[in-house]
Amino acid sequence: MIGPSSGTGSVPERELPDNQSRASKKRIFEDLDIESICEEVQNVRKRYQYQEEIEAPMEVVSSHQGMGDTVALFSPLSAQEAVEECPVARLEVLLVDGTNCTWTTVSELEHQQNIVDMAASPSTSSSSSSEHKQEQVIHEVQVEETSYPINSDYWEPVVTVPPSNIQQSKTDVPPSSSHQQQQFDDQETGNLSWLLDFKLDPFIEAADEKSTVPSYKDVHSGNKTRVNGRSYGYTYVNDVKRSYNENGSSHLESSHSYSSLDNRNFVSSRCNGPKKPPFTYTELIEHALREKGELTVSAIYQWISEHFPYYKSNDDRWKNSVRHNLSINPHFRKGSKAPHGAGHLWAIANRSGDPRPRQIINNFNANSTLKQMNKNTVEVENVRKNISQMNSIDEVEAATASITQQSSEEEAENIVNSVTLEHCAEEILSGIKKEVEVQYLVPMMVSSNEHESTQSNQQTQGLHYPVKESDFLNPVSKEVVAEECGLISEGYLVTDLNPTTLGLNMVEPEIITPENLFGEELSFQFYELSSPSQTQSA
DNA sequence: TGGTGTTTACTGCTTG
DNA sequence: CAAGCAGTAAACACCA
Repeated sequence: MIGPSSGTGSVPERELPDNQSRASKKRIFEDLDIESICEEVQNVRKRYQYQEEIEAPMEVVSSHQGMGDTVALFSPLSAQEAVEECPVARLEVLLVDGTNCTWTTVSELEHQQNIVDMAASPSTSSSSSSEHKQEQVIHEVQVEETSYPINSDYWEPVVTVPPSNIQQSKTDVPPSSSHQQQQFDDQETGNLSWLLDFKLDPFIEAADEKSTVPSYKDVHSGNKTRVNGRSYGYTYVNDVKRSYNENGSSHLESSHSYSSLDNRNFVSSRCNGPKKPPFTYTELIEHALREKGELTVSAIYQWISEHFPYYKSNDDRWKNSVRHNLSINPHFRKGSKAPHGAGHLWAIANRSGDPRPRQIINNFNANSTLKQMNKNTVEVENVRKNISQMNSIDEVEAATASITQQSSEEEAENIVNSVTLEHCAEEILSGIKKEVEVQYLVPMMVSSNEHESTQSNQQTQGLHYPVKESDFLNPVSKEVVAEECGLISEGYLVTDLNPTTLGLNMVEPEIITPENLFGEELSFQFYELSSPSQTQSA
């Protein structure tokens, strides 16, 4: 089928922003050899129709369903959703007429093609036909076709052979005159099925070669290609090799690799040895854990090396990367100690039960999380702004204060959505590289006097309820905090704050001035702890 | 001592 | 061009 399998790091069209997509198309258009494309379109069309005549079409390994299943392996989307997200047979055509470019459909292209054919015919040549400009066609390839049977026991790339390639590789016998007649009849009858198997890859590759000069690193990096920042083995070649599909059966296939999962072109090559799978370590680990539940690190090693021969068990480099991913990715949770041997059991962290902060959220989770947070977008933005404005404060404290403020406001209105707020908080705190825990504390109602004393302060911070920040910023009692901080000693509290605002029961302070005790910049006051009854009587 | 787990730093790539 | 991501390397600590 059709797909840009240049193997040079193409990005799925559907993931590109529109302007970038257009820019990419423009670049391809500028670099392509239009004449070669038009010639190849005709040749492929003829070959395909000839092949249809003499032999059954090759089996197409990838189907909508198969592709959806593959995508669904690592995607929260259902297979059907994945298919809907990844239309397999959608084809758009860019008609270029001079400086004008127009996107059109296949049927429209057929119509244009008929016009060109008629103009080229001697019987229909006229002064008006000379006005017909040769239209140059660029196919925008949005069809990916590759099976990645990661759910099989053994993984290797599975790719398909477009009929055009089969024709090229199997026979060079030109179509007979009857076949030629048939194919032109098909042209007139509008059979454009050949177009679905037209490959643009050679042109794109040629264009890339024209437009890009390999750098020193490219030359000396063993022809490694990187897609989305990942290294996917060696360069794209046109080998025919044997590999295995999901059923374990083997089939001949071309190494023309089209991407399916995230459009990751990986490579089959002439080079000996297995190819690096187009999956990140996070995905590999996740799949292992989803399949097996809980695994030790060594079991994860084993699973990966069993399913992906690229990863040799005796190679410690990728194992280090696996451990690194397990450690830094909150998507994975370290469980209890392994019953046998060293290490712990690792598992996929549940969203609700994950005890660790999410410093990194993978794309899928991030997307779903953002969808869940859609209702609270404004609130999240407010909290983010608050945090950004508190650069002078500790990150955790600022985040906690903002979240507490936010949750307190909603608590006052009994509309707290703890789930979404928790998610919001986790989203915010995910950028803080500290172990933090989000707690929601019900603000304490204070007396009217205390309310008045703190009201002005609260209003300046946008609070509209009688709450003291100190009441809910720390769930531990104030006395305990003061004692643990060494501020309380033998019934006395040394502080530069008014203990009343801290909610502590104190009698009249003895003011320690710089003259009688400390340095010039210190002004501590000496409070004596008292019982609540003493405070009330005072 | 080797396996495991954490952390940091760096590189290369993509993306906005 | 900066930020973010993925991969890699390395250092270090802990533990059986």
